[in-house]
Amino acid sequence: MKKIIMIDGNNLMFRSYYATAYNGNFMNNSKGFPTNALFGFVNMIHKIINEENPEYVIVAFDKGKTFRHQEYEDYKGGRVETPDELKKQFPIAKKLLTAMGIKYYEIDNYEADDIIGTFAKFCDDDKDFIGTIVSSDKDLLQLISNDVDIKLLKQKDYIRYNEKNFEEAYGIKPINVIDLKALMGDSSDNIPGVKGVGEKTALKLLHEYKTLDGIYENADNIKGKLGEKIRNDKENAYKSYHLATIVKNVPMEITIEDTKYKGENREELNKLYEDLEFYSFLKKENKQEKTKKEVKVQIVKNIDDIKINGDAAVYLEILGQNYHKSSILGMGVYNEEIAYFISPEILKQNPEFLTQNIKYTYDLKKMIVALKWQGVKIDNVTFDTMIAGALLDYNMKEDMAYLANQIDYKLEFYETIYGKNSSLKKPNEEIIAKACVDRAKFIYETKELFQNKIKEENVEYLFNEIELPLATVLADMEFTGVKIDKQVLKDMGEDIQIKLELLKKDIYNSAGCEFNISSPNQLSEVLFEKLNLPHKKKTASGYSTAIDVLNKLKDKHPIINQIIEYRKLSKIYGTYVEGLINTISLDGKIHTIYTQNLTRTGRLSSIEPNLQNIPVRDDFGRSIRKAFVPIFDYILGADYSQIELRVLAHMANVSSLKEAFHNKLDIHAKTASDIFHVPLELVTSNMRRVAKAVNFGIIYGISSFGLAENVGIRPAEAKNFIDTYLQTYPGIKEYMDSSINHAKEKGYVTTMFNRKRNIPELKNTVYTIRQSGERIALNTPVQGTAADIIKLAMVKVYKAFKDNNLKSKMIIQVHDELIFDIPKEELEKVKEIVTDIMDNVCELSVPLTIDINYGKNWAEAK
DNA sequence: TTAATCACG
DNA sequence: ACGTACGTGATTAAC
Repeated sequence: MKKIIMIDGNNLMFRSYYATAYNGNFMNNSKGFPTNALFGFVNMIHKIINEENPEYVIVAFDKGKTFRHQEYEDYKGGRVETPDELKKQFPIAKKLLTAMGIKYYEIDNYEADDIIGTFAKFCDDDKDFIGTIVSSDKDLLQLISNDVDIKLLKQKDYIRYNEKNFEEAYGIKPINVIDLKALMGDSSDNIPGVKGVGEKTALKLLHEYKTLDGIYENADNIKGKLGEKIRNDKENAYKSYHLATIVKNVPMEITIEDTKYKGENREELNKLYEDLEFYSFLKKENKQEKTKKEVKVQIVKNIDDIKINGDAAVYLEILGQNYHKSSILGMGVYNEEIAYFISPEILKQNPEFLTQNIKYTYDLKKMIVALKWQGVKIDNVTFDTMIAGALLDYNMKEDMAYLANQIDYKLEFYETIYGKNSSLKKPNEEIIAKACVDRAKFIYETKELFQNKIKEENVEYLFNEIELPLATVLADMEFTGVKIDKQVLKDMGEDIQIKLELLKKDIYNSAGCEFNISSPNQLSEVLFEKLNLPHKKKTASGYSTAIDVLNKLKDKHPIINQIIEYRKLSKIYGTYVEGLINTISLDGKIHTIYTQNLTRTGRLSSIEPNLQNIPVRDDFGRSIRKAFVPIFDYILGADYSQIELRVLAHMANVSSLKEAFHNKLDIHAKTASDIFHVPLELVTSNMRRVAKAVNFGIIYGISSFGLAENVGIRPAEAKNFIDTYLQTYPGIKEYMDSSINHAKEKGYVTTMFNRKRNIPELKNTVYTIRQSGERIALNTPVQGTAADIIKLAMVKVYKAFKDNNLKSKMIIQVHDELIFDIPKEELEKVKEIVTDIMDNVCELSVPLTIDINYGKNWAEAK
């Protein structure tokens, strides 16, 4: 007896695709080619071959419109067009099958089902052959016979149906699946069936009358509404019967011997896997070699026993995520010759031992800082996988296992080894050692792959001249920290607490009851139900009490201003007085952590605490900055003036805007003069305010509604401003249109320095998400280029300070400004260096300029 | 853990 | 007819 496996290729591909593409964000290889369906497809084929060990295999695909379309124009109508990302993967699937030694078949005007039907019939007729069908499509159940069974795929596993257990499960014969479908229809294929009859009713009818013919012979005896429905839809039922019937005599240009399973052509297959970056499948081939060289972790007993030849990957593990505070668990060192684990105690024996060889890391900044707290130095790092991954727009996490899994490299997750962040546990040394070495090994083994991608994507400059050196710069800033005058915060805190107590009483009086003012829930109840104030905006759970709503209600009730004041003060108290005090280290400083590889635009972010959102717009809040004091004499701040608008003027090449910047005009006033058609001298502060909002709107990807909301005008009015703006600067409109077109074509956008951001949102089926994708496409090159520029400036300033032997320290970055801690004797030199570097950091067709100020604390550096 | 709010560029 | 600016992080309440 010979066995043939009949696989529904279309079905497998669709399943794999939609299993991972639901959020519009799916697997691509580094060239941006979608691979998600193929990955699942290959996995399934492997599994089938392993489980069935077949002699004969055929994979069937759909081709062209079928005869069903010709006979019934609505067939499969209403079905969403196959996404391009999936379509593209089909030809590769066929190549993969050929390389696997598996025959596939497709023929014009027939569906995969029909091809399988024809092979199934062959099994029925030929006494030597039996068959197994693999699909998740229940239509195929009609092909079950004495010689044919089916593996009906479910979400995780499958159910195997043969003649016997099918009849037990459904109470009908497999062939009557056609009758079943004729009655119940199929919404996904747009087969009508009988209106109002679903699976339950259809089965009941078939149990009684056996077939569709049987039902219609007795149609007059069926009572009530059901009988009516059946009699009314007779034509549709028979049409559906016809459509649901799988053809069993497809013209075959191949013979059964063609479907013999030949086994893999390993060379061809490897080529394809490499292209697709399916490294786990590749490894299987090389497994024997690899397993021979199984990693034997050597736990170092004395630091001077370490002998490293050539480059090595190093990985430092800490318990927790804040490397200023968390304890070091140890370090893995790996290359072809060595696999060391070094405990924290041993590490300190020779603080210079990491300054010799060339090293590769994952999260260089973390290593530098964590080691520096222990007095250990590291340099000569030429490659960092975390930075590389971020530049290649992988989905990055602190834990490298996430990156590893994206390129299909199995690595234990941090959480699995050490537990959740809220309850970390230190495992025994062997486990730590293995984990550290595994991670170092990952860095080492994938270095070349990532390096090649960096080259391919043309982000070498960004990598080598900006991000990698920046890690050292940021490490220095974080480690240096910012000195805090705790007393300033404490005094403010006491003051605020008193004010809050008073306000609380006032609010309770105004409300006529006591409630938790900090609870939006309770507040909205008081405002909109008890006091009956008009509600404006809704949130998911009720009426919004956000600031813009409150502002509109200011005149309606005295409680509103009290609440606004209460909110402001409690925010300052909670986040910036209490919050900041809690983050001051024993050395009297705040050591933030800049996340270098998190944002999608290339900006930094700052955590624990966030030093990039210290109050400044409001005078009272601003006084928090008085607590940020120098270690030396002055705090000096240097901020770029309108960097994003300048970048936009440059990238969009808008001559009138560029000219305005060359002439050092107040750009918002200039815009106001243009959109209000008044001379520059007659621009009022209100006109300027609106113009400023328009300028921001342009950077964010404008909509009249958004602008209206922001400025407090009617959308029609806002639309008018935008139209006038775009007429005044036609270059902007052209630039916006072409940016969006390019982004849609390529699926990504880039900054001036070639930082890339994929935007899968542009292809999402949901309109609002696509719209948001367009705004992202407009904003990211501008925001990202500005981020690239200041990062480069930071690298250059750091180097210049070093070259000039300055004691001054760069301590904070807030997107377009740099904050320094300087001794007074270096004031002039620092001003000169910083101004020179920031102004001339790169060549644009508009000038870059900075404002520079200093004082005894951060509040005074304005 | 998630939603709402508000601090920043 | 729909829903609507870009990028972040911390705190609080409420599940």
